[in-house]
Amino acid sequence: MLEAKGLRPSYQRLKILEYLAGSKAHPNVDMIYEDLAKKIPTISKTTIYNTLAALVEKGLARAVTISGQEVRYDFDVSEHSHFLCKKCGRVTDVYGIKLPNTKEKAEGRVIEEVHLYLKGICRECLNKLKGVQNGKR
Amino acid sequence: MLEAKGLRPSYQRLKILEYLAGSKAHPNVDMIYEDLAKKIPTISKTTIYNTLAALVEKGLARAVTISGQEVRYDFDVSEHSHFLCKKCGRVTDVYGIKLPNTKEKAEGRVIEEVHLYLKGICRECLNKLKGVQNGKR
DNA sequence: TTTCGTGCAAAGCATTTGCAAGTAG
DNA sequence: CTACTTGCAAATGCTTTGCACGAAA
Repeated sequence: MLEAKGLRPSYQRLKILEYLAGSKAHPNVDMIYEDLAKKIPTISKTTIYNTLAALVEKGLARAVTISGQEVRYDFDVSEHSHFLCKKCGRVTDVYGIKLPNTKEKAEGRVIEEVHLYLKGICRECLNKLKGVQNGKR
Repeated sequence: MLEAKGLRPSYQRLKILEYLAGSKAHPNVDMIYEDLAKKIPTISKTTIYNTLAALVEKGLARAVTISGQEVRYDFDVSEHSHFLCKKCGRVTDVYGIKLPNTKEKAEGRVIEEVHLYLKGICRECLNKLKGVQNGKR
């Protein structure tokens, strides 16, 4: 995959790509760093930043800026939406929502990316809230 | 407006709300600070952060996290989309795109916000690029 | 040998926090 | 009097930059 995009398949890049491909948590740089550092103690955040930027530029990953505080990364570049839980901060995929046609309203702009971001409370956090309420009674 | 939401209409808050209402640039905190500081030399960024957070919480403004680097603010809380030009960084409104129905896919989540973010190159930047190309010939 | 990739350290910004002084109800 | 608001200064956290060393083509 990397070679097809003109990127040298270095050990670090392979591990970062592999990590991203195996995660559904939409990790940020720090999560990737913390986990990979266990196996590769010499890895640096700079390399992770460099690699992720290259992956996004080459279309091998997507940057998800839903939280506004940090960039999260997604290996799945197919059409789908993202949900951010305001309570626990988790970002999850939402499949099956048809993105609207934006070309009609482009008005001379070139639209390269379309992101549908949903924010609210996830099911797990809702269940916890219910539990707390019941406990109070 | 402020009083209706339980916020004291202080001079700073009024000016910030007024500024936001009169701007279509989707300003970030720094833009608001730089402009307001000309008239109100004592205003602080802390107050702007505080006020914007209160406005968003009370539904008098929207936070636009399209760039992933900074939060931009929009006085228009009606349903519309946003476009970020990757070239010049400007954020513009896009009206008329019908947001997809997300309730069907909520799967137990409570969805409180729906944001459609478009990224690409704006018309102005495209025109500049054309100009450069023609100049080369 | 020239370009590319890595990683340390420092710098850069946006944002948050602690806190003291001022203001309004 | 009491709660809210302001704003300075410091701290935090994510990301970028400068740079030197090492590795690959």
